[in-house]
Amino acid sequence: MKIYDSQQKTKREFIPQEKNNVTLYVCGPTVYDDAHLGHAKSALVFDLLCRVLRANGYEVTYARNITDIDDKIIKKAQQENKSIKEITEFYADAYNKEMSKLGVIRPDIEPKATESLDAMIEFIQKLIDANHAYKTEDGDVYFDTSSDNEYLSLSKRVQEEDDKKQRVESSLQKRNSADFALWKSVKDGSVTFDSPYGKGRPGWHLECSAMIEKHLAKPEFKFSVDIHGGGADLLFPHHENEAAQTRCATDHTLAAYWMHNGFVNIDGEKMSKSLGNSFFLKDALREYDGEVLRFYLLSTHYRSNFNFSTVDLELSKKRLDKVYRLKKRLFGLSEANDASEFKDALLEALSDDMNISLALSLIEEMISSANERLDCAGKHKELKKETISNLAFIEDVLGFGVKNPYEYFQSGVDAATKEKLSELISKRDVAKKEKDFATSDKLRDEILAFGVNIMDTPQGTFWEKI
RNA sequence: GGUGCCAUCGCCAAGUGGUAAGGCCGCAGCCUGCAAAGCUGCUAUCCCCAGUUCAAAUCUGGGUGGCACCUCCA
Repeated sequence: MKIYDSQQKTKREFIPQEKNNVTLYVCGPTVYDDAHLGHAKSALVFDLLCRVLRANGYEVTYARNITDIDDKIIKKAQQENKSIKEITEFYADAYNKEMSKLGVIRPDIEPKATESLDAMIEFIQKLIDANHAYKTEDGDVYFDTSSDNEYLSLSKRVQEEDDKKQRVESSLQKRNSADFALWKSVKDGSVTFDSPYGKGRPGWHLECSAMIEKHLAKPEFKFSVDIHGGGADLLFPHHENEAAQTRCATDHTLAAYWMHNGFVNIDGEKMSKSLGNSFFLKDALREYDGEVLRFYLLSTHYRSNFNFSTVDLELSKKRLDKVYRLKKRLFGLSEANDASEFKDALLEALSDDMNISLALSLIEEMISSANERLDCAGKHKELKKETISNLAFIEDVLGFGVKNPYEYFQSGVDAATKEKLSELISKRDVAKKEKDFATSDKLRDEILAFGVNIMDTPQGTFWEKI
């Protein structure tokens, strides 16, 4: 397996520290609002990574945190006159429900900041003891970036002197402009936690380092985790700061491989509330099947920026439909689990830094070839077995085609409509048998008026929602 | 301003030194009572210029255009 490491800026062979076990940590959401397409993209990318690693025979321990301490959460709670807990639980639950509609497998560990305060305070103390952090008169604790000679080695950023001066002047208590808060003193009595440094709240960067050390790191290894992932925007400062903290507080280097997913843009622009073009996942899920969104968001390489458009989303639906039509064609037949050239090729493509485009082209070639051979007369027992097995592999590794094909094509249609459609189709069948094509065409128009397509097959007439 | 990424058919998008995957759309055909679905065939020399090489979309240099990050952010 090959992975592009965003620290070394190169694609390299993935070798976990422990022969068959892989630890993966991904920065999850801050739960103060509904998840947007960007959150979905990130969750999907690392879900795919996890599946591909597992398909390669690795045991993966996958952790994704939930940030439930944050100024934005407090603000939201005040706005809605609710408790912090109500807000964080509501949005964490919504996040998980929506991700599950996208076929995202739950991580093995989902640590929360509120449950990791002890670990964070312990972490701060280690940094203070090692002279990598300092307290200020205000009661804040900052990480001293000048004490870490490897600071900025992850993002390869160059610090500007002018900028440095300016910042220092504006914040007299910070020793260096780049120093970031490990503990923020809060005196307004809003939401605070106790610490040896007084009441306050932990800094955002701290939680990931502390939780990784607590849940995933093993003393015998050099790196705390094999792979650390997150959105491209997190590279700096979030991941840079995490890496610095861990380097200075523990015997570990934070991650052996860093992976960053590209951004979701809308109409070529970054999604943001101020631009008014945020696209919430819950809105997209009202219009489209979760699996279509999964296919769409995964259909371009994870490192590329992704430009959302409904035209392309429709295209993804068509592509996924093809998987389901083949599945429908073979529906009810029992599944085998044999090796095939197709499976090997698919896994190889995905194992090359998740080359999804190549993987999808292999799938589409497999579908065409299977359909072509099934079109020819014959029993095709072996072919059917192999094709079903191939489809099952696609379900496992990519999470495409996991539903019952009939339900997939008919989702969002109520029972009464279904009954009506089946009635019309029966009538049309009778008309067709009697070669009364005027009536059968009229009935077809009535059927199409429900927003569905119909297709006549040797097994009978089926309809699909458009 | 600093740092980095990108530019391949009408659209989406692989390939990164050996002569352009795949999908959508379009056209022609098979199948069909007609459709739909499915299948077959057709459709690009890779932003521009110069260079390296037996060989470049792929490497180097220079343009042009687009994007991202620079301490809120997936």
